[in-house]
Amino acid sequence: MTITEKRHQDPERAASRRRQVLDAAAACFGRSGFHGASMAEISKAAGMSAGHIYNYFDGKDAIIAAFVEENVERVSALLRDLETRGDPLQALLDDVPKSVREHIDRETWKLPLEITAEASRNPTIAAVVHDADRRTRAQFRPILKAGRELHGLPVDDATLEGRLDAIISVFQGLPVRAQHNPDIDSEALIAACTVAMKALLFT
Amino acid sequence: MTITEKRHQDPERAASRRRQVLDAAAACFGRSGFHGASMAEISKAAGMSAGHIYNYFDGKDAIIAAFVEENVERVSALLRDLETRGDPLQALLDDVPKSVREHIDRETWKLPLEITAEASRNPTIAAVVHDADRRTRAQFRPILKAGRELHGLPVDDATLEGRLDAIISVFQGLPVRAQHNPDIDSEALIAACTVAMKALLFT
Amino acid sequence: MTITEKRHQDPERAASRRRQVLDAAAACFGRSGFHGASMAEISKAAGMSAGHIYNYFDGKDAIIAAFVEENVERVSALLRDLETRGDPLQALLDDVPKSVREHIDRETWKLPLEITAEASRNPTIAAVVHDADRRTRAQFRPILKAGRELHGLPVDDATLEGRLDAIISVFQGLPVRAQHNPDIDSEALIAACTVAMKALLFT
Amino acid sequence: MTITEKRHQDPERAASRRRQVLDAAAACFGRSGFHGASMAEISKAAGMSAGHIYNYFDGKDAIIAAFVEENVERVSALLRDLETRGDPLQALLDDVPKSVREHIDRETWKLPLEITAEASRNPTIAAVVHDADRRTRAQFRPILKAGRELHGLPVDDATLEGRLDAIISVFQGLPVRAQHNPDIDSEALIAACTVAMKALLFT
DNA sequence: CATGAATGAGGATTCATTCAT
DNA sequence: GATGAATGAATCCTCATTCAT
Repeated sequence: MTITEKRHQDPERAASRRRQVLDAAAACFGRSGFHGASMAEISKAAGMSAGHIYNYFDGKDAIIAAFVEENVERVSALLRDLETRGDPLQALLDDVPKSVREHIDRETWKLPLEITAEASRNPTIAAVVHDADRRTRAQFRPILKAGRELHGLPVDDATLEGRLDAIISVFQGLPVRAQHNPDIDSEALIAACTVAMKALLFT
Repeated sequence: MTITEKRHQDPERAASRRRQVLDAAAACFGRSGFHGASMAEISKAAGMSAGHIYNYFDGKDAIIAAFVEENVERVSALLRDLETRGDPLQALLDDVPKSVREHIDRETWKLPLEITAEASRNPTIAAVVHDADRRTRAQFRPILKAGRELHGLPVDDATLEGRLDAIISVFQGLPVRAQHNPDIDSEALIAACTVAMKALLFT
Repeated sequence: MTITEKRHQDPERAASRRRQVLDAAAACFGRSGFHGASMAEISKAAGMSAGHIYNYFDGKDAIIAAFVEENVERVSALLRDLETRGDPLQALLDDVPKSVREHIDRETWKLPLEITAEASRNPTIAAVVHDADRRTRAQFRPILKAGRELHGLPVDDATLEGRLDAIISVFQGLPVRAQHNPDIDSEALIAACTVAMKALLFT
Repeated sequence: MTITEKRHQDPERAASRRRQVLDAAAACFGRSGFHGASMAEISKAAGMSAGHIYNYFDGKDAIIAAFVEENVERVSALLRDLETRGDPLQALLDDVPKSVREHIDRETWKLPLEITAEASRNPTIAAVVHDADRRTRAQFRPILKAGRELHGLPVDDATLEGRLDAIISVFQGLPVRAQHNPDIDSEALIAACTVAMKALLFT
């Protein structure tokens, strides 16, 4: 499941080139979708010939796979941060406003949606996504457990798994919501999400 | 925003033909996605020549759009049913197990995902989706309001809008969740979703 | 191993279209080789769009496979003719001048060479070629056997197989020879081939 | 017709580098064919950067041409050996089993086939091949003539040329034969080839 | 001498769409 | 109405070749 990167003489330069491609691809995918964005479009945005991209990525699939991987890192960092903040349940709840705002931000939700849709038909991407999700839950689970123990709440497996999936689901639903309702009232939504999260975390 | 249908001599037959195409498209889209399904594939599934489909639909986009429209009708029917069941909040809560199971069913979540992803890049589809969502909320809002009044809960606009979006979001998040975590524990998830919904509905 | 042709409404027209493509491809392959000839080039020569060729052939490989198949038919017809001519060994020997001339004709040897070279790297073509060769030998073997019995010559399996392969080899070598020696003296070559064939057939 | 080699400071080293490339190319061409083998593949096999190859060869065609040239040298050596063995006709006949086995060996016949096919479309290669063939025949002719005189056989020009081409043709046909019939019975084929060669040499 | 990053033209193939029948 | 033959633009990807270092 690990994405093996091609060997390059100057790994620094290679990493920077990969970043160039990923940034360009993020913009193009966000604008036109995974299938809508052509390699030519991406290569132009990356300031690099189309052929050269294949020196850094095995193909289009590998680019989106790299995105998924980056996303795991990002979420992982968030979770690590959570661990350092005393009461993780309260920390999560405190973050709800910020998290909701991020998830319904126009520039943020396009890519996760693309990834999800692509995963539903491309087995390679599906595998990457499944693995990423598994790792994220593995990291999140002990945090949630510790938090609930701190508050004397039940921590049996079924409850933990259910809350885990439900909490993630609330956030994963937001981009979809934002896509469907462009006039969303973010403050009202934040209030509602806070209600739901409080219930999921503290009961 | 209305989809204008082409004039046909025998409107009855035409409607039946359109239905044939939509049913075939549903199957193909679910299997291969909007972009993965070719018109040739759809036409074969519909038992009709590829060219002939263009007598009923302006193009592939129009099929997708008609498709979204049908989805609105389906949800609308569900909401109408809700109105007939006394306490709508309790009815909604009672339906959580069934609803969750449906939303994480392999055969169910593919299409909503496709629609959402397509809307994020195709403005025509986006418009259809926005309109559909607006109408669904318009239908849902008075039901939720009546339910909350029945229980003596606040029904100010902001609260209503927030709960509306959050409730829908919970359900829209489920297909994404199912896509990311193929080993989901549905019973545990149902329990958690019940907790969240109870909070969103009754507080 | 059979080449299944795609179903078409009007089989007559389809056959004629296939012929168009094959004729065009023969010209292009002969001129530029299998890899040198682009589908665009072939389609232009065939007076047909590139995409449309795919309605008649699965791809470039299928076109060359069709060539091989045609060649089998041609050789098969020659062998059937041989059977009708009393003494098949003498008939074969009488045909040597004509056969040699054909095999070293500029327009004739290019395609067999391409087919052979392609078979040496493309397993699909190799399979087609192997099968074609097997069938040709199966048709040739009893003719050679009957001829030799007629002359009271040994017809044990080993002898038959050896002669079979050697006779074919003499003819298959000619195009290669013609390619390497453009100034070949055809009359002198015919005399020499007659000597070799007489030995292979009548001893 | 001569392949002009680039000037290098250290001609010794340069020659060794050229050899490296040619050996690597032999392996790659045999495995994948002239068109199937990429410069990247060859450069890796040669333990040298792709770009650097261009310091020793003008391009891919030049490698192929150098390759053909080497083949001439090899055959030339065989012929020189023939001259040292008393009765060259008998020597040739004695060598038939060994020669046949070599020509139908899987690892041997691929390259000649590639060369021939390439010559049929690439005029540069064709010229090299023609020249090589001319020189080989020039070397072979006096040997054959001397042998036939030794046995009191006719040595007029036409007979000599015909036998020359026919003898070579028998051997050039073998790789083609081996490609078409993978189940060839080598012993039986040797017997048959011996029959043909005896006739071509001694009558 | 030697590298390998970079180019960009060119290839096969797919597919929404049109249109003569 | 209904067909499916035909189009041709667009896509991803490969690879010989160049050139700055």
